[in-house]
Amino acid sequence: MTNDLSLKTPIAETMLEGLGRIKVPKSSDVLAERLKKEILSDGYNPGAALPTERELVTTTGLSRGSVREALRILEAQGLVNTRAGRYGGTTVSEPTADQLTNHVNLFAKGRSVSLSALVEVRLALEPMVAALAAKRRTEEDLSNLRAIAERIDWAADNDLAAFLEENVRWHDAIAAASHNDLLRAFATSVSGMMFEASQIKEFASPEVRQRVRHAHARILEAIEAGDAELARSRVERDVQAYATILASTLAAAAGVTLADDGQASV
Amino acid sequence: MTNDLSLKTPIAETMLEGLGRIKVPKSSDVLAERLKKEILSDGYNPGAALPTERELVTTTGLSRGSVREALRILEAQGLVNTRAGRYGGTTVSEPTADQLTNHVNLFAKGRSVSLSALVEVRLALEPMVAALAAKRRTEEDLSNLRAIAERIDWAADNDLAAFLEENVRWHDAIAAASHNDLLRAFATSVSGMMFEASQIKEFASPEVRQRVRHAHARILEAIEAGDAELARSRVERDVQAYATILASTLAAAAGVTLADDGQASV
DNA sequence: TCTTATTTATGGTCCAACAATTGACTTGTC
DNA sequence: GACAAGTCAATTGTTGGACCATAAATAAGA
Repeated sequence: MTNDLSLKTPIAETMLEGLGRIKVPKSSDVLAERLKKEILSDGYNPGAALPTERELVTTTGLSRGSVREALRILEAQGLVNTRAGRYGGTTVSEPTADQLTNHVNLFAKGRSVSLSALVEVRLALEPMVAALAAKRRTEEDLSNLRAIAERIDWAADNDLAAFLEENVRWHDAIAAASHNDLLRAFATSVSGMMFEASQIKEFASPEVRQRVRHAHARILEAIEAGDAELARSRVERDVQAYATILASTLAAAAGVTLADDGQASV
Repeated sequence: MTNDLSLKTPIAETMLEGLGRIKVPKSSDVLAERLKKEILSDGYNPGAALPTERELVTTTGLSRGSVREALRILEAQGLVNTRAGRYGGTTVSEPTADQLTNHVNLFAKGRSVSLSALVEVRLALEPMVAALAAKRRTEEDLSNLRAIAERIDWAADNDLAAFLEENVRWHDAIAAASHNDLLRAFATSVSGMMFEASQIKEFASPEVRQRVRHAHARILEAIEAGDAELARSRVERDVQAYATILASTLAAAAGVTLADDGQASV
């Protein structure tokens, strides 16, 4: 740039054409990525055994530490399990709904997703969940729901903690009855976060508990009847009502608003 | 169980009262869990520095290998980043939408979620996305959408790959205009998977491309007008139509059905 | 036949050393 | 004084080797 006789500068600038920052990946990342592709593309059915750590060491030329770090990454992604002992090893596994829920929670906490945003997502998911549940519920689904409803009825007047816990189960049972795994995982994640937020506050007043029981009864009725549209509209109204009550409770408790620009977050 | 004179058996049975299988956790898992709680609970803002690996070695008493495995787990969960070199180290980070999408994809692939199930989730999410986008879109959102629509118009007759790619961008741009991070992440994940499935088949016929452009124009119109209900209903119809076309295309191509008990999966 | 001990391949953990990276610091040059 | 190049130091990245813990199959014993 200062010296026309310098040979290095012009050549360097030529080579830098369209060359962004070069990212040198870690060996463990490379191995994890390769194994992940292998697992997903080929016929690696769940339960299939991966090579042992020491085999991977010899085939990849990496150290055992790097191999193990790669396996920890895959394990955190829910792609493999490991068992110690003879005839143990690393086996392919399917990511569970719990693991997905966990990641959704991390995302929401990290982004400080507002309660109003959570309500919006719930409002998108749960009516559809209920409609599908009405269409597809089996007898087993129904008896599950009835059993939970009974426990909620009992707990509403006796055991607040149990009441809240069974409430989560209720929503998951409906989601299960939709027989759509992905929808269920989404819905359960979101309603789980909402109830977690509700639990902190002195929220479940006797009137609210009564209202919840009534809403559940009407929703179960629609699902039993197999009336998808009725189930959808009733759940929609229930979620709306829940959001309104939660909003006013929070506003009363802390001066926090749940309006469109509200700050309350999980 | 056979010998009443044996002293060991009765004692052992007493001690086994309600004792399930004991699970010995790995040290790296324990450390990862502890650090995760620390990060989430306390005021560990993104960018904050965690202790160095060697500091963790001295404070925890674990080996460096175990500490590093714990950090790989947190890294895979999107909770931290690591940088080598002096003044490098481990810093807290927020999980990105891409990482969440990745986990959603893994879950869906692992469970072999059917295309019809994907359509159901999309049918739940996208109308709500559009309604919120109509209410909240900024001028920037609108100009983004208009630019993408133009590129789609051009690519529809010239570059099929670009057409499909811009299509994904279009859906993400609407999701971005909803200004709900979680809803956006969900919607983008699902529509991404759907388009991935569409891409394999010879799907985007000229008529379909024309139809897509028309639908986009009407949806953009509703969003520009700020009419939430109109945007919702138009998107709902679009998704329905898309699902129908995709179903018949798949059926024609491979005898695969997208009916309620369809087997087609991502 | 049933229980018990042994075997052994596997993951789990630790230690010690060196390589690679990278931002701050220092020096040199004009 | 400004800019370039070189040096330094703390941190992650990677390796090799050793030993421990686990657990299923097998063999030995009662």
